[in-house]
Amino acid sequence: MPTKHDVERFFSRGHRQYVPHLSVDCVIFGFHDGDLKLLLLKWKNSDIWVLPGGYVRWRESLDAAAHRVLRERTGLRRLYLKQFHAFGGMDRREGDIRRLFATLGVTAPRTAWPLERVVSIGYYALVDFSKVRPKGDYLSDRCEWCPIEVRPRLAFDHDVIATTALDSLRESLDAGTLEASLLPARFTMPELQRLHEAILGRSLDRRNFQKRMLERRVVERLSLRRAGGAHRSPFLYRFAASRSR
Amino acid sequence: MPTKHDVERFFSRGHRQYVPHLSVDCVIFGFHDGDLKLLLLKWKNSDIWVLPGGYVRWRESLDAAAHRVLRERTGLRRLYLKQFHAFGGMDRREGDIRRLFATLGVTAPRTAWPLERVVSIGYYALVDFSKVRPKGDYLSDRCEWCPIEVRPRLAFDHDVIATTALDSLRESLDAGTLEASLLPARFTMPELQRLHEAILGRSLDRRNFQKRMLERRVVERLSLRRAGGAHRSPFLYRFAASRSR
DNA sequence: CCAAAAGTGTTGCAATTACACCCATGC
DNA sequence: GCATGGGTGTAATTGCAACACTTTTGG
Repeated sequence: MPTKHDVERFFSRGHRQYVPHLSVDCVIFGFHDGDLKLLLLKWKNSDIWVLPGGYVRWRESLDAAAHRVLRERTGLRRLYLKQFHAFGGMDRREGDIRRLFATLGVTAPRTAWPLERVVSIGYYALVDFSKVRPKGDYLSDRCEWCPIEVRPRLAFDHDVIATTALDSLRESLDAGTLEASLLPARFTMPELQRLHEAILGRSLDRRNFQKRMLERRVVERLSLRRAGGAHRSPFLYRFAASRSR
Repeated sequence: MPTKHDVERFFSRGHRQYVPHLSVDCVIFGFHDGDLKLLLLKWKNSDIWVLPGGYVRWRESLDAAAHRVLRERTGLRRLYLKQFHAFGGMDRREGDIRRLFATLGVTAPRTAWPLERVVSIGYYALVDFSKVRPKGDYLSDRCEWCPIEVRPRLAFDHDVIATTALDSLRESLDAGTLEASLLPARFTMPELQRLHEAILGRSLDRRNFQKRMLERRVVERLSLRRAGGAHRSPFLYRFAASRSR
């Protein structure tokens, strides 16, 4: 548990550990129950939700910082991670950041480094929902998956960041290897289809979808079926190691 | 002309004007003589070439900083500008930056702010070659267009930045309005085609290209022809105000 | 036996590709 | 008049979208 002293120390000493004026924010996508979800944090003693993020250490690349944030929040070391945009407006934080720290009982000194202008590098990550163990940081009391359609309003410009991330994800969807990170090793064709539909935000034709996935060797069918469902047992598939297109 | 004193002042006082650890680098594309070109700077007293770039002022968004850099180097106020990637490795500058300042006769103090870690936000710009009046900054003695295929080696990680910019440009080529920024108000169909070929790095079928451009209403034909060429006079075209696709 | 989900094949359209001929101009 | 580049049309192919029937399973 962070004490008031910890937070005050962060204000006074944090710039020795972190590059000031710079942060990474991570839009973490998961897929469960047919819905695309985001991993969000709720700040302590408030209803303020934010994207997981963090500062960049002095001897750490941007990518490494994003990986570290991801690891801290999800427990995962390897995942699909992509930088998609830098957010560098001037009025992105000033107002909110004081409120946030006020809820912790800390009045930020006027000259504190986190109150100054910050440019945030946006990353989005695709993770296997079932492998993630959400874990908040010391400023948050909740760390949860929220369906992307019905998520809480986010602080700062984090709604813009999340929306931009989804747009970026949509654009690079048909590249191929991408969805592998959002699903477990074995999955059914309808599951894969619903993932695509969740990302694209529209429904697809079942038959054409299956045909494309198989013709392009995106996935390989296993000789197993998933039993236990209410209807005909679907085949299981896995992503192909190498593909033609 | 900058004096040694100016540069020393920049080292000691620059952080009052600029956000430290942050810069913008601009990959400026122009099109002339059938070649895609980059606007590059050569540092004084050296053979070191770099991309035009600059620091970000305290009360200036990233986009505004990039626009300012573009205006300073090209004289243009309105142009196509797009942020495409943030470069945040740790070893991007340290070695080179000391050499660069050494050529100016300035030995950088160990603790100078420009020697610390810098994250650079990459922008690419598309400009009308004929309207640009290249103008170097006070650290450079040349500011020139270089064909993208035969350009000098660039310092820092600027070759990576330039290559990434071209990749990004290629991806968003067929969006449409983009090429308008690289050509004068009136142009011929072969000129437009060669621009596309220069961006894509491959040749296109003349007939199919013309068909697409006209069918999709990307361009409008004017009732003028360009005389003076050695062969049949080609029609002139302009970009259509609004297009179907 | 039937509702609901999963698997498969066919057909048509639209967009892209490939390709051949005519026209204008300067030398 | 001929070489060179500019303008136009047509056939073939490919990729995608629309669509109907059969199979399996639990209740």
